[in-house]
Amino acid sequence: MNMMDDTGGRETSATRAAYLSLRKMILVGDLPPGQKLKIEQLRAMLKMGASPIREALSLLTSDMLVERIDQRGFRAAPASIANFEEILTLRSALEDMALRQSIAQATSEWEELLVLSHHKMKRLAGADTFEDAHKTFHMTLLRNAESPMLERYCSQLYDLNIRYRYLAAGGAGYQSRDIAAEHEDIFDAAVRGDAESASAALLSHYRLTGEYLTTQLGAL
Amino acid sequence: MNMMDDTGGRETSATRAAYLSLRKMILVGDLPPGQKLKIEQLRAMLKMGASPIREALSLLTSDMLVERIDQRGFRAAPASIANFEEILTLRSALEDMALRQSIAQATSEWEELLVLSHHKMKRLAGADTFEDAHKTFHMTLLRNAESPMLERYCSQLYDLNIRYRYLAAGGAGYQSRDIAAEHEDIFDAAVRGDAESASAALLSHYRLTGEYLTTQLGAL
DNA sequence: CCGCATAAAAATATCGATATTTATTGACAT
DNA sequence: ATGTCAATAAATATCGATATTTTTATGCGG
Repeated sequence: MNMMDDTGGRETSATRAAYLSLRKMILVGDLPPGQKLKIEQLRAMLKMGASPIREALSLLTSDMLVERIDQRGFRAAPASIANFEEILTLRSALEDMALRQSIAQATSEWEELLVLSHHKMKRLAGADTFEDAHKTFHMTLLRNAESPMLERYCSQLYDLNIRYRYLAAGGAGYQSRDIAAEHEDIFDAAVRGDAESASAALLSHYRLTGEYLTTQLGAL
Repeated sequence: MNMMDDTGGRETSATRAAYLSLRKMILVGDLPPGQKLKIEQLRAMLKMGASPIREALSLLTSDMLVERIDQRGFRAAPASIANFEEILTLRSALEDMALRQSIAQATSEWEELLVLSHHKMKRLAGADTFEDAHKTFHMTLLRNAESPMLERYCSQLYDLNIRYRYLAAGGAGYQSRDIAAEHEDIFDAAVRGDAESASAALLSHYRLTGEYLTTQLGAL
């Protein structure tokens, strides 16, 4: 009874399916910060046994999206302004490092990837797949650093950051500034090979987003 | 049949016990890089069911000590010179950041912790508990940055680094330079509040260790 | 002798059932 | 009321047994 091996929308293992679902739910706030994640409850929700769920939760620990307390189960990672600012600081430092390295080792291949990802992001403005394209663009900027661990950290921090975006946006997702122009600045400087400007533009991009979000985060 | 609640050498849950055992085994090289970690095999070795082992392995993923490939099990993280150098670079950057922040926010409380941890480390030179004291000293240097995530990253990188130390030391653990003096330099500058010197001493400490290890790592 | 399909073996992933532990409730004495 | 203790309920952690998948071994034309 082969399940028609769908290479497209596959859910190979139950663990992976649970991992992806839970991750998304935590990122977008369906599972709010600090919430207890009871196995039974999730078991019912995801229609699978306890094992894959426990395993998925354990894996989500890596991403700092889930906390595990021995003998006391799992909970969605807590959120706070201090934590948000920590993420912002670390992200700025690490992405700065990665971006400079990327540019220092620039190749035409990489430039092409960059052009492509930037184009796709622009084209998807407004679409619900924009978020993915946006992350891809940012990660492409860093990918050329050829530093897998650094890349992983940055990816992690990116996700943690957009989590706060969802938390802040009680609905109002619009911002007054021109995000597209900011991306353009980073992009232009990067393909131009101007590390200094690219880094400055990137950091300013993050600082602005950070300030905006901080004001929105009255709660917590 | 209460197991006399040993607050000292407790092994609360099987998962935790497995986590600690496996972690240690990977760090010291009992489970060499790239080695397939078969559940049955570990199950026999640790005398417990498969569930806690799987969970421990999933948790070790966070520490980048274990890799998980969907449907294909777990393996000890691979090792390479490139990876070692990446660790060194990241570690230098992150610890530099943390140390400067620590010093910038210095309190007498922190200084006392520093004095204490430094003293303990010196006293334990040669003992088998030295490694722990050494890590405590280094982490105490950074703890005052009050940045949990940064601390976590540094701790991770520290562990990954000493793993390479074990890998390099086919037995010859001795080095010609005066490690104690290097620690003294870092320590002195830190309590003096001299961030510039402290950072320089720390980075030099890592650079030297790095160079030493790189030469030793002919294999891989 | 070399692929290539296929059968057999091994290992992973997952389930359902329990044992253990933690959290909750309610009675009782202070 | 309040704090303690036992009894109960709930949840976690763990086991042993299968189903699934991957890997290894086997045999058979080309």
